Amino acid sequence: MKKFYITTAIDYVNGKPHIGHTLEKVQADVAARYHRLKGDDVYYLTGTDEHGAKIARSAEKAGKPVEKYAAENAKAFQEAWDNLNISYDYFIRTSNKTRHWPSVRKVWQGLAANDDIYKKSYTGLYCVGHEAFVTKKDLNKEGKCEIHDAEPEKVEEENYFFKLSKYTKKVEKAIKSGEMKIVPKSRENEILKLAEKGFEDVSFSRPSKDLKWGVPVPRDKSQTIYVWADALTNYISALGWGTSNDKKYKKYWPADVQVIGKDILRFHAAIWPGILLSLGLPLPKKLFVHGFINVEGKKLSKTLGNVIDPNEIVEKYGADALRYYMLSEIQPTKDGDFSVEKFEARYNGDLALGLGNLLARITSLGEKYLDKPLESKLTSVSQKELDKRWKAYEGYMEELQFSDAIREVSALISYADKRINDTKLWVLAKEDAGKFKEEISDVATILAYVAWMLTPVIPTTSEKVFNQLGIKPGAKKTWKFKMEKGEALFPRLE
RNA sequence: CGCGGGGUGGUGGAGCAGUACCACGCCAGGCUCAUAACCUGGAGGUCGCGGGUGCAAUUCCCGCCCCCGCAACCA
Repeated sequence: MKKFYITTAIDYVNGKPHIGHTLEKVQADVAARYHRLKGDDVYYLTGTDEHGAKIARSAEKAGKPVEKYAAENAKAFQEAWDNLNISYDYFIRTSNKTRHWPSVRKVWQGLAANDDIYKKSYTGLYCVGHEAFVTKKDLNKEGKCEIHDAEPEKVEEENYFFKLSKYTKKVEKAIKSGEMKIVPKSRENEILKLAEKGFEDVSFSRPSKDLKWGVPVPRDKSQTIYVWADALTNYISALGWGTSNDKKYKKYWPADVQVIGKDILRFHAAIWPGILLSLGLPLPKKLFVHGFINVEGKKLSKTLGNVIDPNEIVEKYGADALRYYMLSEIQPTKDGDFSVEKFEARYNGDLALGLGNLLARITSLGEKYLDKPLESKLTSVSQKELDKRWKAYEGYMEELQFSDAIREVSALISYADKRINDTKLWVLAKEDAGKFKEEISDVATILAYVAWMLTPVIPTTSEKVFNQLGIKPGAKKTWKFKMEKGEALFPRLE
């Protein structure tokens, strides 16, 4: 059995999940479900990134102990994914002292043992209002902090650094050789360009006085491990790397696909492989980089107030509808747009009137005119059409090109609709029982395959389709249809 | 002169040298099994702007304009 390990980025719990977070989880979920259907041994990891001064500050503002604050938000993420039917196998939390922390310490020790950690003073711009370092981005034209309208002070402090520069060439080679693929190509170029200039060493710790909420540096309590060695380690800590129980690590690592957003590409394509190389561990096989979701053409922003809660969408339209939108409307590696108008257009066009209506057409005829179970059988033209679409679909799924894969399925739905029109199935039902059975079996079989192909995308709906056709899920050569027209899969929205 | 990505009919996308394609929307016709659904046909684009190379450019090259992203935590 082939193993398939897929991860998403872990979400920072400094807020609640929004519509943008869902894209990545849904993408990874479809890949995971697709591979499970293929019979692969799949492990799908997601979780939350919970440490950092920002969280500590937010918790303080909320008047809650930081552990509690982080736990509450982590729960909100986990619940959102449960509502969306995300089939993760484990939900890792970086605050988990038994599952996560031991691996983080082990990573640190490994890097240190390899002489890749050194102490250096770091000079940064410190904003008193923020009580934290700020970047150029946070400053306005006069060099003042945008929020506090105060000039930041230059502050020097001692940090541990990781010798990432040492690994530039190796990472570059791994990318060029295809050992670690970066999809899409444009993102790969971005990193290769960066590698040409050489990666810079990165700060790997903060003084504990500034960063209390995190994993302490081994043998130096005055420093706390900074986000990189902490958060990135989740991908192997969840598998038990560095502990006595590392069976999962041995089985699943390296990751087959790591799904990330374009904003964290550099961390995953430079720092992460740097860490792994230093530890002598294999690199992930593929980094899949998705874009961002805009709402009504605008960036998500709290001040604009266009942040959408995925739970609301799920509650109103169902998890499958949102999953379907994210996968069909959004080009997987590009920025996409979410709007209620577009969402409802997709819903009506593809789900209600495409898939739903086809099912209704077939089952209503089947229920009325078939007196006993009907063997599935494809006409040779339909078999040819199916083979063609199936092959294209598989190719796209393997490459995580979800919207293209779904387009192939839509084509099959159109094909079946056309077939019903061309053969005048409703006339055959009354005038030619033999021919009718042949033709309804043909289109029902196509629909069964459609449902099968859509199982990773809209699992609940596919199950309903199978139920109404009166068959068990699976890509078999033959089924016995016992059709029963049920409720509309997706009631048309007005 | 920082670096990278992008600008294709109303909308979202594909194409990347040889009469510009797909989906949705819109208009007309057909059909009536179906969630007023389904099928067919049609209208609609000087492919951001200017220049260059080619027999031929949306597709290659140069310049410009506009959007978006980018190394200390923003998915």
